[in-house]
Amino acid sequence: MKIKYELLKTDNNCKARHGIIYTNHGSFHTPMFMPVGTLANVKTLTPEMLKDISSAIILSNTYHLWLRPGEDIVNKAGGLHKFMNYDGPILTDSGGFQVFSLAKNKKKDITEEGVKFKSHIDGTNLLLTPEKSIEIQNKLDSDIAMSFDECPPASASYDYLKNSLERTLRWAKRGKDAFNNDNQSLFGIVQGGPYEDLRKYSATETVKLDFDGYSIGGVANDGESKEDMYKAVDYSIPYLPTDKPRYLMGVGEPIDIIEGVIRGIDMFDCVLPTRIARHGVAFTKYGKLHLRNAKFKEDFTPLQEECDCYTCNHYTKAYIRHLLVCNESLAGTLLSIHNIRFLIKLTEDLREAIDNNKVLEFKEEFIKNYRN
RNA sequence: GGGAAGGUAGCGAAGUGGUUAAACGCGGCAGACUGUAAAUCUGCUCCUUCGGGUUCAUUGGUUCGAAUCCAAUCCUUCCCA
Repeated sequence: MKIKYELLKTDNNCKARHGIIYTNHGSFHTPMFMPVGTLANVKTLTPEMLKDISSAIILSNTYHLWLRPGEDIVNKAGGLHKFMNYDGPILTDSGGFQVFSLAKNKKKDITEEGVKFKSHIDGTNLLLTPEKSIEIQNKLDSDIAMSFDECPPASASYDYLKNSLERTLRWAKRGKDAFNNDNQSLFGIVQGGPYEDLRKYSATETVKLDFDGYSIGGVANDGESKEDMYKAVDYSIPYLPTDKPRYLMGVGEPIDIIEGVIRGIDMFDCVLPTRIARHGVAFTKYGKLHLRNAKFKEDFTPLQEECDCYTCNHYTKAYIRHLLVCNESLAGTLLSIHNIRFLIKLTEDLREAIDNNKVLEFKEEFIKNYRN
């Protein structure tokens, strides 16, 4: 079956909404943060660890699984869930984001047919098309597949964005026509940079194609300002149906999740919590902590006093710093547990705030505490 | 007792007459990271009142100029007795 979105409550003072998404692998409340598991694993964590921190749905990646191990192997294994021993919902990204960063000559390599690029593993010349991306995702058998879109850089001009978004629309249609998996849902992606007319057009036309959910793409790219990111959301949301989930791709920072929720976003994904974890950084309500810093040498307190995660319940900053300094991979695991829990708890708190019409107050309170 | 090699910044290690305060690695310090080509990448790491000052075991010498050449001394490692 396709996923289903049920709206439970909207905040009276903004567009924030609390809902539930039902999938073949269980349901979860939204807004929700989704950890990223590009290569069919959330780096350094087991599925059990994810369940333990109430992680409800994870991402994986079409491009990476296409190259290794190959979608047919995943399919033979019984699909992505069985292959990676994860029985919760999985969303696969289309590979567009990867492929565009690998395409050397944007003008020449991005054609109507698809995107030409070289494999980052062995340099093989490859072509990824909307049909191919969907075919791979159908075989991976994730719960939610993403349309193959172009994710232009923040620096792209209005004219470039306009042409690019038109092509993304054509690709969305082609992908939808090629789609062939009754147990999987497909999301369309709205592009258009920070421009109101482009976002409106992209959203309206994408919705006409009738997807199971809609995402807002092209944000949080190379140095895009937060204002532009919020504009992209503001200009897209009004044209999206209220009975389908909305997903802000690639976000991210705690404050951006809050701003996204206020604007009506239901789903977020980001590599940040797991990446900065491996790099020794922890989210806290007071800001980010660089655990390698010498000042934590003798700090025998948890990352954050009130945190309910496994890491905070059992380990100190001094110990995690020690692991980091010694390059022990457990540091990445412990910090990933904490950071993902931090963002998921953030969405839990936001849902409670929505139920009480207090999302805007929640944001003010959060900003007051959060530094850097 | 005889012979050989060697002593370079916190450590390891290049350099063997001048553009060398001295490569590089480690360690240390700080930073970046937003649909993961990222357990990665970047910067700093003798002292400084930012003008400069003091360095390559120690002392003395050669030279316009030495970590680099010479002498003595003190250490270290290895080989033979």
